Amino acid sequence: MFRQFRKEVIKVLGDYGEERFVRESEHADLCSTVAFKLAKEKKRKPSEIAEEIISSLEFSDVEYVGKVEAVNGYINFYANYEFLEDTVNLILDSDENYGSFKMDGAGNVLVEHTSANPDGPLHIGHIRNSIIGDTLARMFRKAGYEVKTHYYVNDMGRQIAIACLGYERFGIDENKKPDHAIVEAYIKMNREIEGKPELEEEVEKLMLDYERGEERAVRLFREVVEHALKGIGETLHRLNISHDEYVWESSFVRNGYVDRVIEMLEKAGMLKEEDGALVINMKRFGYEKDVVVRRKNGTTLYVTRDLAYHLWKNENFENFVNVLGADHKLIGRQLQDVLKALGLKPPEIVFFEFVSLPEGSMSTRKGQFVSADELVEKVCEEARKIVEKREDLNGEEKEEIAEAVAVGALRYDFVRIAPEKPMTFDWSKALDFERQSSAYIQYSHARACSILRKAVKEGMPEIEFSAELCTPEERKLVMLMSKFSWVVEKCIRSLRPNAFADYLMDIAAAFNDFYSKNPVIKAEGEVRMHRLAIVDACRIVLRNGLELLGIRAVEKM
RNA sequence: GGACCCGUAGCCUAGCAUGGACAAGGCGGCAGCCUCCUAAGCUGCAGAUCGCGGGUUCAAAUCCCGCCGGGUCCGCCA
Repeated sequence: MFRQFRKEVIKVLGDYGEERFVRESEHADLCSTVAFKLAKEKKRKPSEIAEEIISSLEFSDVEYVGKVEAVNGYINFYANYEFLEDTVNLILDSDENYGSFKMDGAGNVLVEHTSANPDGPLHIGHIRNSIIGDTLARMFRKAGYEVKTHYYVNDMGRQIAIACLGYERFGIDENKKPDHAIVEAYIKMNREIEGKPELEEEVEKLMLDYERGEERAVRLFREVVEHALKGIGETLHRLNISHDEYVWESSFVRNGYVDRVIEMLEKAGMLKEEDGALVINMKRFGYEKDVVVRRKNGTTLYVTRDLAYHLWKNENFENFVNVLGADHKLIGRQLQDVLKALGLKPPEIVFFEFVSLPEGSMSTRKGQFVSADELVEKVCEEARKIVEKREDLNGEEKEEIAEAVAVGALRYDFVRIAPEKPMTFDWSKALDFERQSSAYIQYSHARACSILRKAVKEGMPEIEFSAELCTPEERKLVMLMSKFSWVVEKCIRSLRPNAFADYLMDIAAAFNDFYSKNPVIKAEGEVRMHRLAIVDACRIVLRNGLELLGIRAVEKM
């Protein structure tokens, strides 16, 4: 709805309706700063120009633009009663579909995220990737895109070869979750290898065998990778994250895409030979060093397979977005430049900065990490302690709520931080469920449900929103709720989902403010009907918003 | 050495794309609110040289240059 209001404001402004001057404001529903720009050209006061523009506005074709006023050079726009009424009614009518819209140019999109090496469990750094990626995928769907998600499995890495040797040599603990069992073998093998060139050679040979498709290697790799992925999948599932497909890196060696991409590079004249290896000349793109795509022994490299993967993406999708750690910045940009030079579409990449521990950075190889499983379990325990105090809930409900609150807290803590911001993991913050946490939003939703339950108990309530009855808190809440799709659109355009986390928090806060000042059940007549409509609308918005963040909206807590 | 990212109250963060109305929240601190729709809540108070220095502009947290601090990357690894 807000998107429409904004379009109307731009229309009303006519020749002065340049998008970039129309913005949100604390002082009005929308404002334009165009008078400031014109003031310079015309050498006159912004306030005078603003007044003049207002008197020239044409309101014939618009439904929702109400009051307009000039204040200190700003042109302030307010939505009218009809807008508020249509917003609330649209929310109530569209229910679970509220917030869905068709973004300009929405087509299909492939979101590749997580893609952690299958040599052990996901840790809190990987989770940041998963949460950003999964949330973006949900947002694309909300914006009318057809979305597929991929987990790109790096099954050809040295790490995996080491894990395989460890698996073969030491076996694994079958009682443990499979990813945790694999990482034990991996860490042990890493220690074993240190300073032993003969073992190094064995690793090299195993990798070579795997690339060549030799039976023993293929079987071993598959076993280890599938084991690890099974555990990783379970972790993701608990976080409400799933992938449509796990795409194995090695498949591009076997299906010919690697050969095809090398051929394309060759034809484009981008390759040269150096000591028997094939190399892309990167100096022309401004890079210091070149990129090897085929070793002298004929085997390929990570970047070669990634190029092949993106050739495949070009053939199957209109848009593709990758979520990658900041350590991939250089290689990611090189990939984009090479693809462009080949006339292919490069992926859009969301880079996120690292999550470190107070004691330093994490390392799977050294076993220095906080696993996602451990994190969820601890947060869940903490949530149980609080839920335990509730007397009106049974055991099953309590467990369900604790799980929803824990997963929510986790997802929210990661998604609310802008991707480019480095994070230091802090247990005390992870275990805090007050304010600025998803529990606050879930609580607000549960309160809305509770008010409605009570109203139903007292007899089937009639609900009807009347804009002219709105108190300031109510108007503010409705305006906020109208912005749902607008905020989603902003997040997609910038590929940064954090703005939505803030937005939903604002709604929850506005709802709390509303019901603490405006009694609902105790109100009578049309005021009661009006407030019940707001509560129900807010319940829907909070639930849909939480869903968009992959967080369960529980009805009691 | 080169490249990229981050630096906003004691602490964590939003705002930076498109410069504009008093820099917005939360945690922690202090003072209040449960005979009243769930206190995982609400209200109020205190707390900021927006890392530092220049520049552009009528106007800079936001743009440009330099510096400082933290992180990351610069393999015939992935």
